[in-house]
Amino acid sequence: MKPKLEDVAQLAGVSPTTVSRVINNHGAISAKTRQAVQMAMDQLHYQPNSLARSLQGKATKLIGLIFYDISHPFFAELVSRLEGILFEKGYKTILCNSANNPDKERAYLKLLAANQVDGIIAGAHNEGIEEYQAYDLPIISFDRYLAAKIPIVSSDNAMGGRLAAEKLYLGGVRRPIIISGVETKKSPTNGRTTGFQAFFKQQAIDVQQYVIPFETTAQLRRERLANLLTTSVCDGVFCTDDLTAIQLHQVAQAHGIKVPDQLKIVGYDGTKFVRDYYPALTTVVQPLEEIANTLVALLQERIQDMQVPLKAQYQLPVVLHQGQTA
Amino acid sequence: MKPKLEDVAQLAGVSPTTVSRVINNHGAISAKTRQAVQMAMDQLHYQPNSLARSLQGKATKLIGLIFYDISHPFFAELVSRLEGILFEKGYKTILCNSANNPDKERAYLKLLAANQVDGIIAGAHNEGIEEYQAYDLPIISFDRYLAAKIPIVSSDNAMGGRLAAEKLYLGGVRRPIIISGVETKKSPTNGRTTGFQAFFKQQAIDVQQYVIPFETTAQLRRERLANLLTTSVCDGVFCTDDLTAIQLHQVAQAHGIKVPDQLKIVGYDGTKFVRDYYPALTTVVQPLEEIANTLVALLQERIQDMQVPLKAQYQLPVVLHQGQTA
DNA sequence: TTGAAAGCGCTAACAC
DNA sequence: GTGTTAGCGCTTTCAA
Repeated sequence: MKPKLEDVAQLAGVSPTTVSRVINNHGAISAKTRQAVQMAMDQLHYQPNSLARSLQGKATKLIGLIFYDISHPFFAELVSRLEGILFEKGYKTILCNSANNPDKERAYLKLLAANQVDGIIAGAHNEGIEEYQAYDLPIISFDRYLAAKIPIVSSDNAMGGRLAAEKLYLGGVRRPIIISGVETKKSPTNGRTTGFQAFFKQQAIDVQQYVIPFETTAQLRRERLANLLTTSVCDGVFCTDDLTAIQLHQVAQAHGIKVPDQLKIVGYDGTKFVRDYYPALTTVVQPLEEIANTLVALLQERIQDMQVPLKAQYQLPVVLHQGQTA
Repeated sequence: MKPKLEDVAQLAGVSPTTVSRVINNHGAISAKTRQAVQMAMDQLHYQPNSLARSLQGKATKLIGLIFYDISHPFFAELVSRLEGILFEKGYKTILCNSANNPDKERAYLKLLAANQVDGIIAGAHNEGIEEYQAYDLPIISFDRYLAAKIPIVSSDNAMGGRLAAEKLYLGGVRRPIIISGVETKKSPTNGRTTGFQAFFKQQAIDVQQYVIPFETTAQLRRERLANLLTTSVCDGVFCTDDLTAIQLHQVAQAHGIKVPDQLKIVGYDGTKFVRDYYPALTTVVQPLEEIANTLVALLQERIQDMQVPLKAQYQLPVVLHQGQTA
């Protein structure tokens, strides 16, 4: 079996307390004893049991990450960055894909609480998970409204919408379309739409809105986009996520529509992946590094002091990546 | 503070043991008591503390996943699938990106052991992490050689290489190139190269091999590919991963090279993502679902019985996805 | 500077 | 059916 504190103590000829002291660097220990203990630990390949340690009320150094699905490149990059930052700070990451499954999300929330995680960062898509308030845990949200007292970090969605609108308008677009996911009442992402529409309203131009649910399969989405292109008169489209924008670009090309001459396209997200492998796409770039840093920083504040006052919203600036689609 | 077993017991007017019994459905309990306990639990929003439970030697239901980086679409999809399967089986997933950082990988291994994970699934790229043998933990590897007794699950790399070669040869390729990552001695992925070369050898055709390290940045890789295209005479390329293949395709197009007429390209991996968003790419598809299922199934066997005899290798069949690049 | 003893929240004999 | 008791591996008073 794995060696325990007592085994080390015995080998070093001291009490368990003393061993615990050198591990935690607690109190005063003679250099001699310290060394003896160190040797015993090395010899036994001793590994303190985090479980036992956390049972005394010590932090578990476990953080739960609840997002839609990391097979989506945006969340893959966000989660990857979060994992990196958390690791640096001594935290372990529990990965929770919530998909479109509220039950799974609830189950995970329960599991995380049962496992005494120190905190949670969540940005899932399911609506009406009341449990977020119930557990008295440090939680920070990304780009979603979860509950009254949970701070939201997001990119400046409204500014992003506006940037997209400006880009299209200055490129000559006068019959704009926006393709978004389903918009729910308190969702911060609605800003992308409102920002976009607000700009065109100033120019006295109407914006048509098409809704394609986020979780729509790629194939179905492709069909809907093809349908849209053949039935609508438009010269510019703002897709509120890059994957839709990429598909639209492909569908347009397949239909012999010249991009950006006949049709301009702007996306949203601008992950490193898309910029690397689909650089042609003009898109609004979310500052993922800053977002990840902010999420972790706020979470740490909350962990340190559950009562610390935090703003309800933290909006981080976006920029436009100039590709060849607009 | 959070309610504990004893609080529930008190409220229900029974002993802690009894509460524990109804939670674990252990032994015989009168319907009346069970109900009383249930009510008390509900009333207190009681959540058993997994830490305390696991301290008795119970499983933690924690699994560590160590891979290169989930911001790479292949690992994103694999990890996403693993997470899904593990969740179904009641496991929580600890995410560990090892990047190209052996120290991080070692640190994670240590952390996972300290946290008493039930098992580990690893497929990182770092060489010479001896620790994998040291910890006496259930471990299954994906597509990498980790240590003598750790089973490896992988796609049938040699067959994949062969399929790619056949495809190119039948398409008329007579001056083939293979672009792979750095090949280390015991790596299963070498099979892609050997399978590819073996086929062409039968046709008495030489294969040129180019090596581009897996972790090369997208930009640098692009430059190297451009360089390759301008300096080599070739009519067909097998890239041992899709991202390289996609870049090569883009670079070729930028150079006015007609694909597949003048140059044929076959990739490797065939994730859902690539098939959805870059369907033009002809590529060897790894059976990710089967791989994920196998990894978890084997791990469970090992967890149940550390001594269970497992094969050293499990190779899963690949298929060719027909795109327009070959 | 060190040790003995109590206890974190839970489960598992062993009684009754 | 139910309760008592003794730990799981560690940290932390409190004494010495």
